[in-house]
Order: sequence, then C-alpha cells, then structure tokens
Amino acid sequence: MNRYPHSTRLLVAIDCIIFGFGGEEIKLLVIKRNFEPERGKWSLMGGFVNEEEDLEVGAERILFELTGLNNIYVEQLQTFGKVNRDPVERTISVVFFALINIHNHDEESVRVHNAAWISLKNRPALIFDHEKMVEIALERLRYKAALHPIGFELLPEKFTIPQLQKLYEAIYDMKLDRRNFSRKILSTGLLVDTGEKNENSATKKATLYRLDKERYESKFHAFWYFMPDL
Amino acid sequence: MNRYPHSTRLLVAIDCIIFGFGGEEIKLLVIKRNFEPERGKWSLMGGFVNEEEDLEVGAERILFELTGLNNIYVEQLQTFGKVNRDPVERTISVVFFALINIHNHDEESVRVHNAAWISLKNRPALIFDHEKMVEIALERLRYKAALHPIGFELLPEKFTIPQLQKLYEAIYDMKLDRRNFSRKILSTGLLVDTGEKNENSATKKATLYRLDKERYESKFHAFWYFMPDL
DNA sequence: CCAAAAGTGTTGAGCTTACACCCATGT
DNA sequence: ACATGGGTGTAAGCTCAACACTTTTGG
Repeated sequence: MNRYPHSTRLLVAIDCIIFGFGGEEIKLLVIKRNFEPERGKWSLMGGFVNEEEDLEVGAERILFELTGLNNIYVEQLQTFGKVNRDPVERTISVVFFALINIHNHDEESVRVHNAAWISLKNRPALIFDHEKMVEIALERLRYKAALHPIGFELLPEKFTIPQLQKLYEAIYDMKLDRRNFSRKILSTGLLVDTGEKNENSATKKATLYRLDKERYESKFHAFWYFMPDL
Repeated sequence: MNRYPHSTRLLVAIDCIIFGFGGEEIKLLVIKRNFEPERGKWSLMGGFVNEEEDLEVGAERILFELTGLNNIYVEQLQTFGKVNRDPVERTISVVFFALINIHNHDEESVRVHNAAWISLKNRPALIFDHEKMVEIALERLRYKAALHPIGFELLPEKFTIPQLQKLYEAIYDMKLDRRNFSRKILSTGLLVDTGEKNENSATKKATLYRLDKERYESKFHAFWYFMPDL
C-alpha cells in the first residue's frame, strides 16, 4: 500500500533506556548481544516498529518483553537518524526512556535476553550511538527530576526520606543536606506517612512514606525546584 | 539494500514548527495546502526524509526551502507515529521546532509555498495531528524559555528590554512587572548596551542591546528562572 | 505642558542555606 | 555506653515581588 509513490521507506526501530535505582547508584538495564554485528557488546534493548503498532505501544511491548512490567513510566526521548548510525542498513531509532522499580522486574526475562543491570556512572561502552542516547537520557532525567516529582518512579511503593535523598544524590552525583532535603520534600505535601518504619535498618528506623497519588497527579506538571543550583 | 530482511520499512517525514514574534504576539509559519488530501487547509511545513540525509539536515533543508534561512535555532521536538495519523499511508513524523527572526525570512519563498504567518493564540485548525504538535511545541517553548536564554532567537540583532519583555509576555500569555523583569534580565550579564537608542519610539527612546555571544554560549545550558511562578 | 513610555530604588516577606542538637537502635 | 543514622529547629542572608518616583520625548 504505497500511496505516496515516490518516497523512500526506512527501517524504524525503537530503543529503550531503562533506569533503575540500586539503593546507592543509578543502574541501566542493557543486553549483551548474542548476534552480529557487535556480538558480545552491550546494547540497549530495542526492536523494530510493527506495521500496525503505534510508537508508544511498540515501546511498551519491548519494555514488557524484557522486564515483564506494564504500566511503567515511559517517555519519548528523541529520535536518532544519522545515515550511518546502524552499519547494517539505515535505521531510524525512536528512543524512549523508562523508570522502573529495580526490584519488580522479571528475573527470568532478563536472563533469557542475556540482559543485566549495569552501573550508569561506570558503564562499559555501548554499541552504535547508544552511548549518546544514554548521555541525553541522563541529561533529561536530571532536567526532569529537578522540576517534577519523577524520582518516585524508581522507588518501591513505600520508601524513606533518606532513601529518596540517596536517589537524588545518585541522579545528580552530588551530596545534599539531610535537613534541607527533608524539609523541601515534605513541604510538597506529596508524601504520606504510612505509620510504618523501615525494619531493615541497623540503627534508628526511618519512617516509611508513600506517594499521595492524587496530589502527585495534580501537581505533576507544576514547575518546581527540587534541587539547589545545578 | 534490505539487510534486515524481515522488517517493515515505513515512510518517515519531517514536519517543522516555525515560531516568529510579531512584536505583540507569537506567530506560526504554516502553509495552505494546494494538494490533496485536505487541500485548502492549513498545515505545518514538511517533507519526507531523503535516503542519504540525516534527520537534522532534512529539517534544515525544509526550513531553508520555506524561509531562505540557514543557521537558525532548530531543536528536535518529538516523533509522532500513530498508525492512522496520515490517512494516505502510515507515516512517522519527526517534528522539529525552529525559532526565527520574523523579519529575516525570504518573502518570495513564502509566497511560492502558499505560506503565511498566523497567530499562535488564535490559530485556525491544522490538518492531521499538527494541532497536537503545535500544542507540544508551545509547551516546550515555555519550558525552555523559562530556564534558558532562548528568547533572543526570535528578536532582531539589536533589541530593547521592553521588546524582550513583550516577547516573554507573549510566550506565557501573562503580564510581567517592568522593573523586576529588567533587573532579572540585566543581572544575567547577557546583554550588552550598544550605545544606540530605538529611534522608532514616539516617546522616550529605549536603549538597544545586543547579546553577548560568548556569555550566551557558555551560559546557555545553565538552569535559570527567567519567569516568576508558572 | 502634557501624555506615554523608559529607567531606577526601596522595602518587606519568604525562601534557602548553613549549622547543632537530640533521639532511637543494635552491638 | 557508644556508634550510627534519623529527625527537627533556628538564625542570617539573599532573592523576589510589590510598589512610586523621575526622566525623556513628541506633539
């Protein structure tokens, strides 16, 4: 059904940048290619767009395939289209980035796909232009997390303020003042005290909070400063 | 050269959102289609990606074709890929947005393409999903202009602070306090007094400033608040 | 001399930062 | 009891928002 007769058709791929938080540092879920080209190298999870599939649906399909998760935070990042970015054949890649709770993914899927969580900060080289994609994704994550309450997507349902602070420190690779951070976060009114305490701690047990979903939805698009000078 | 044999190839288009500033309101450069489908309706300027052409290069080609301008501010916005977004044939559209000085474009090109500057705020309906594209572009413009010194791209080389203020008021569709705005802008150190005055004014002539290019480049990626509460 | 727009100064409020102390827990 | 990490209070400085007055120009 080529109804715009004189135009060239191109391969369109989707690549997914999957961020997780390990408690100390930001992690990236990547696959080790067991096919050519670049067999044995690390790569983002991706796939081609199906003929009868919206881009977002494709991204969700690919994310589900690797993680077994649905209903996760996904955002379109950017489209990469340099003529020679894929040495096999010209391919346009629409890149998405996802934030998931690292403990929720399906371990079996990850094993089957030969995937692994790697450190974002000390990551190995990635194939093609995936390196650039990750750089831009990190920039976007920093941008977004400073202005919107996005970080919660990386944490479990119930979390403590010190955990949240560690997360922000990992995202921006900087230390924050405990007292000021706590006050700023609580002042948003997004956190609800569950009454429970974090039993894992060896010292004083920290309060477990959960997100106030309604407030979260309604305030998500507001412009805030979660971070001091960036 | 189909070397990924079993995958579908799709049409890939580029659409351009072109913003200009008329002195009072933000304008959009659009074309009136003289071809089917949707003949006679307003549409963004666009075209298909050439086989041997990077996406950014394609966007610059399309922008040059309509405006006669090179070296303008262009940024990739997002890619639209709903299956039925183009009724003729499935087409992925990579959307760019450009900021130009409205007085610099080539009038002849605009006439040839049956194009016109329309009001952004009171715009007529656009074809396909171009309406949504413009919405998202405006959101992005507001986002970006609040944090980065991007507005200058819409003004002439030399401009006055009141002009700049009118621009920001147009972008955010709100009134700003003259004194606070002036102070905030001057405190960035981005403006250089040219020594000249705006001779067009009927009353007190305002000082003409120009951008300090070096400072602009070096501070462009800083996070700032140009605007009060959004 | 008057109207209209440009330029500048001040002040109070609120926010941010930097800092110190107390509490809970396990060893 | 002590080490470790969690929780809260406060004061100083700074930025921002709100506001009023003076200057320049053309008519």
